[in-house]
Amino acid sequence: MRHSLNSRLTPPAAAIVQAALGRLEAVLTSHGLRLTSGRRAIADAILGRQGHFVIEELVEDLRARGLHASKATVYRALPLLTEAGIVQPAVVTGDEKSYERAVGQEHHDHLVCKGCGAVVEFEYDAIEILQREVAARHGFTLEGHMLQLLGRCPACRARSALAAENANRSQRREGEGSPP
Amino acid sequence: MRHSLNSRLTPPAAAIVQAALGRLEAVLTSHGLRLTSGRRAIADAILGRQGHFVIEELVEDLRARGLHASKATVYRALPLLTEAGIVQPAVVTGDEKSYERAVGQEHHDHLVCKGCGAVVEFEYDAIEILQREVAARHGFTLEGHMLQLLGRCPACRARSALAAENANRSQRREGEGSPP
DNA sequence: TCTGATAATGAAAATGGTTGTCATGGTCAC
DNA sequence: GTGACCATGACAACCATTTTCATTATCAGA
Repeated sequence: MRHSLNSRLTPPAAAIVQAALGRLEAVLTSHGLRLTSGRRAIADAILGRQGHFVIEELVEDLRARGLHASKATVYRALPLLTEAGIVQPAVVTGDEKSYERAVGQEHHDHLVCKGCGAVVEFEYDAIEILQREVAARHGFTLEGHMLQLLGRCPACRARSALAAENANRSQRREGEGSPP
Repeated sequence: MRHSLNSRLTPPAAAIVQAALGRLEAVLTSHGLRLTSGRRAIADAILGRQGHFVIEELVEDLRARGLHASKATVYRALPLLTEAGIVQPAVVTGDEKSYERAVGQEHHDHLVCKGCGAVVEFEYDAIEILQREVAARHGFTLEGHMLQLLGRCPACRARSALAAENANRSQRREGEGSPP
């Protein structure tokens, strides 16, 4: 099990970006579509992004780069970019759907804290292997997966333990004079 | 790895239903809320359901039973019922979010075909164990997870293989007169 | 039982992410 | 150059979900 925090902090190397754009072009061609400057800009913006982002942020990012790409265009490009392995959904549980760059970093899944919403990335080959096994047993070819673990982070656990303790103490104070 | 198809076809036993309602009452009490007839009806409808369903279907179901529960009430009850372990999200990838009864059946995850949308349930203890291990290593307590495998089912694979073959054949026919 | 406080509900309106429409502009093949 | 067709932005439409608000139900205590 390795953490993939480092890879998230480095933009992908030029060769990786090139390969990604090549895949995008292939996807577009296979759909009878073209690699336009708009789509190229969206791909660049995603490849230059660090961490998770929502669509709104991506559009702002494009605007900040002086590029135009309406929200509609971004939404239209998304499935194509996903197919090309440039972007992928990150966190889908909860109310905000976020995406992340899919190249230049190890594959990973997410551990989400129900208390504070903190997201930790993890990678665990053994789980991946078992997933392939499950798919194979059902005659499926595995093309992807979505795994999110929901729990409580150490900080939130400590916080609620403290709250419980305080509650106990004030209860004891209330019940003063009538000890067991 | 066991399939849980059988359990999906049987309504939960009375004792299990009772326990579920008890948990619901506990959840409600802890939130300072009450177990009303409306909430009870929604819980009953879910407990009587087989397989996956969308909210719309649940509301129709209630209406068919002669019970009233507006969509708003159902949506308001959903998080409480989830906390009580009566209902849980089933399939979240794709465009339709579906739910399923959470009691009276083995825990399971879903394998979804990208081609035809077919959903197969599977259960695999080893994956569950590894998930707990991952959470523990990060100091999290695991409270749930969402695992969906995306792939292509045997039927869809066969279909696209056939399509590819046909495409090849007509291409050969086009190129007639210039064999290798 | 009455009464006040608070929760529950339905209907309708609001919200907000996503998708569709349409007119315009760009690009490619011939 | 011209016709066919893809791409785009602006804006409308959609639709699941949430919120609002007025009304009703329920509980606790007097």
